[in-house]
Amino acid sequence: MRYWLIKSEPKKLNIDDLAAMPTQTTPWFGIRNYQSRNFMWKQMRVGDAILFYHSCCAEPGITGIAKVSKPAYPDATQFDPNSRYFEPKVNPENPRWFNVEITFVKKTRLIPIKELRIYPELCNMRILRTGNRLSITPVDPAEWNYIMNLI
DNA sequence: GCCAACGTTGGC
DNA sequence: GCCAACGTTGGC
Repeated sequence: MRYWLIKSEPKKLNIDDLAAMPTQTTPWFGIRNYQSRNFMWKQMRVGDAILFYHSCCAEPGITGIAKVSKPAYPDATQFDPNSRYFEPKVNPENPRWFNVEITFVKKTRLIPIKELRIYPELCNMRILRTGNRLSITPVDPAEWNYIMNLI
């Protein structure tokens, strides 16, 4: 089993929105970055654990835990002309973008990015690097365990 | 709103 | 295939 961190803008989808969904599950659609796509497509497995992170907001930080509940399949929004993620050049026989589905597990206390920066044990996390724009990043098991003890 | 980082695009 | 320009992300 692997560990991940995924960013979400709380204005678009926050941890409470996910918890309030009928099945507490959503496809993680709209990812248009090859590295993030490849993580979902090639590496994520059902049962992998996810840190749910709020970005682009007043208090960026970890706010909850989710899990991978369905393996990657073609992202439907790439074929949908009404979607902002529509990609006219992509042929349905040869999809370019994929998404897994994720399911809510629990909320945590907010662990702000400012706090994460304090701990030397977490200093290698991708999320803490300036300019890091990857919306899906692997989390080291040691980092995961450390964070579980902060909750 | 600023700015650093970096992925993507497109001309050559 | 190189690389400059451009666009986007995201913390501050």
